[in-house]
Amino acid sequence: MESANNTNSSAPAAKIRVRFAPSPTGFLHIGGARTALFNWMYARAQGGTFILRIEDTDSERSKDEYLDEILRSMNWLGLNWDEFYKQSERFDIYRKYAQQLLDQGKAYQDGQAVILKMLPQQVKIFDLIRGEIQFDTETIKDQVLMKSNGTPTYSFACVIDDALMEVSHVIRGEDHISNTPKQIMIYQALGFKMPKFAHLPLIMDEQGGRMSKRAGAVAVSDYQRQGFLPQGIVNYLMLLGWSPGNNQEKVNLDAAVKKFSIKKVNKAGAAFSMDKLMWLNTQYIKELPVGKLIDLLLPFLKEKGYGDQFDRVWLEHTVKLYQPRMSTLLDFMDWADYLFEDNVKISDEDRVKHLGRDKIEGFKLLSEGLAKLSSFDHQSTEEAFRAVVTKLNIKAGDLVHPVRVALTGKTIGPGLFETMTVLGKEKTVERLKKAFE
RNA sequence: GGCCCCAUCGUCUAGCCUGGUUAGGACGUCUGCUUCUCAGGCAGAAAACACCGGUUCAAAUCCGGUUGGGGCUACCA
Repeated sequence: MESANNTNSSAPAAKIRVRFAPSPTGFLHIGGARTALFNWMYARAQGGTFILRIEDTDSERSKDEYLDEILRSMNWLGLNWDEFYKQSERFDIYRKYAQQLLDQGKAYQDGQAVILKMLPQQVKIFDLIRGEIQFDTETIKDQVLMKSNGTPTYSFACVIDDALMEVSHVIRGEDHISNTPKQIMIYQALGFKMPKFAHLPLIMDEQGGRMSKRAGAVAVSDYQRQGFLPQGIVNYLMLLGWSPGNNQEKVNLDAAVKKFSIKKVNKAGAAFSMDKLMWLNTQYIKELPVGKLIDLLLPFLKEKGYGDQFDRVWLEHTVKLYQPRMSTLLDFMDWADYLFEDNVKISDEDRVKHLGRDKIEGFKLLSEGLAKLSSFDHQSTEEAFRAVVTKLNIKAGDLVHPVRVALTGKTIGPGLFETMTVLGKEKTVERLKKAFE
């Protein structure tokens, strides 16, 4: 807690201000989310300010729907911001500084465009993660500051905003390293104080290549739709390029903030692993109170057309049955569909493999035995089942698997008697009777 | 092509700064146990310092090069 301030500490630390600056020309993707996360963790760890700045200078490509999606994803992940800006509302500021550079002769005009003269020099940037990086501006051409259409370029708006918003640390992806010397030239021309830089390693696809649009889900909202929990995503993302130490893998945001250090961030790019994400998500699903898990499942059930009116006690039983085996919320939808559908869908393959004519007698006896039960629970169904097996002198497994297929349309699932219990007597008996029709 | 960044198990990483470790953990893979299937749980196993050279008594660790990967090279951000 904040109450532990050491009053003996010397000069107050400089105010930490960081920003995440997405462009609303697409959904928030996994790489952007990681950048946002590291900025957020740094701000929270340092008691600083986290700014969300929308870089929508390209009116052609920027869309409100993308902006909404980005905001939704940020909120879903729990990355709350302290200040919010849109560059499209600040065009007059950029124009003013462009005019200033023109007046000072540091920039020149080409048509309506304003272009910065590159002064030949060695530019050194000190990166918090990578150390010193040197560039020779000789190899960089003059930079367009204002485009012919009167809008600022990325670097120009970025530098002005970072300076005016008093951003202390620019934490962004490694793809911006090469932009940094150009931006430093702009800082110099404007006479602005430079922030500190930290360039995060990029996230690669599963093969170690460039993260591409079609290489599966890249949008945070896609993962949400696929039934991942924000805790799982956030935990996985923080592990790409950083380690909390102590051989810990499962770390929540609060714990991560306590340990986070920008200097401990890795330099090498990290390949995305769906398997590990799945595993982490499984861990978070497993520890969810069942009531909370149901709340998360409800929207999925509704969307699937199963409605939203369920017997809460029954649903709790059912969800508990699947919770230990779920990796995503969608798993439940796939595995428990037979409980919500009127008819079981049995593949021809399973029918041939499990529902041979030799099973008819067993099914008949079982459905009769079950129909007679006054209470229909794990114990009573199992007793009825054992009676049939004993009478026919067959192995339990010979009847268990066919019955599971007949009741659920699946060869895998929770224990058969638990399955019968949540399915209920009526449907169980009915499905057994109809199995061979 | 030019400039820049990077390099530990298949993958994410600890270790590297401040040379001396049986190079640790996790995911995944494989094996066994649990069991009506699957999942889970439990117990194990295989699996890495890219390469070459230098410094040093000693190199994953420091230096150089090679190779490989990635980024930038737009009046996109």
